[in-house]
Amino acid sequence: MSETTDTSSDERLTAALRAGGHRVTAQRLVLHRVLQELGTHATAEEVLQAAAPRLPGLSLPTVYASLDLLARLGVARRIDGAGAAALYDPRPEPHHHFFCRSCGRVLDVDAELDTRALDRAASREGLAVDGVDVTLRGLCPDCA
Amino acid sequence: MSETTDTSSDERLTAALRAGGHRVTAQRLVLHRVLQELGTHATAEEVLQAAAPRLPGLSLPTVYASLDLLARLGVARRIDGAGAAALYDPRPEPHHHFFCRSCGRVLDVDAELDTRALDRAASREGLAVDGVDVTLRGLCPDCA
DNA sequence: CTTTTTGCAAATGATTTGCATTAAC
DNA sequence: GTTAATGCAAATCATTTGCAAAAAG
Repeated sequence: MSETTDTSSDERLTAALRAGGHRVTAQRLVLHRVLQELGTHATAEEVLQAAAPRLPGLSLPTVYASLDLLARLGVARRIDGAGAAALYDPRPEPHHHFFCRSCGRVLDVDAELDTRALDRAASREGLAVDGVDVTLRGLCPDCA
Repeated sequence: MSETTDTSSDERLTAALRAGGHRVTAQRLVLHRVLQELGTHATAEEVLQAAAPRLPGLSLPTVYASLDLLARLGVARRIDGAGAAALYDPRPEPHHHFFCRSCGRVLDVDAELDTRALDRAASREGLAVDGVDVTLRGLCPDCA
């Protein structure tokens, strides 16, 4: 069952890569898996550490390039603005993020957001919107 | 009338500074005015250029410290994630931002957003939210 | 007079780039 | 075979820090 899941995840990525004219490399496959297995937001550095045993010689530039590509393909997300380093998020489905002002932790917030007023305002201005990021800031339970 | 406006803006900042136990300095007053006069989002570097004639010897670290303080006081906002450099926004009232993926431009989007579902989800998790940033991404009219 | 703020120079640290090598196709 | 992807080292560049001098209260 977990094998089935992993396999189909690989297949989805492979298909997305091919569809975009990109090559299917071990780095891209493994980095994708590692990010999924970490299960939460991680920096490029953290993904590098976690993937290194499975990809000897792996370099940070490759991690950045690969994770950014995964984000462009829609199988991961990149989160900016939480501290100095960017975070990569294994969950591509729409959800929101809470940044704790005190400890820096980033938490997922699942909520349906009614963006109709936003969409209306955007199209009124002639903007072609292809993504909305919602970031909450404040104190997490541990810091409050 | 414009004098009245400028004066009251200075007074609001002065009051906010005093209330927070901060000192009222020429740099803080002028940088606030300059950002207001620019009227749109500007980088620290751009604010430095615009303020330099009025504050000889002004340095970039002071610009960062002052603008970040203005943001903390709620008389300006800091926008991260739009390109490499942070932007400072003279409008403190709630509004949203659109980042053009192609030209990098940042546009204001004014719309009422119903954040009740978001607030509910946040309080369910015990999160004390004190700010929500909404970022739209896509193509602006010129780039579409 | 005491403490914060400033300016300068230097450090920091994340991300990117150039280029030769390797691997996909 | 051709072309894109990788690894390495070095560059880039926004932002921060340490510290002595200046200014605010």
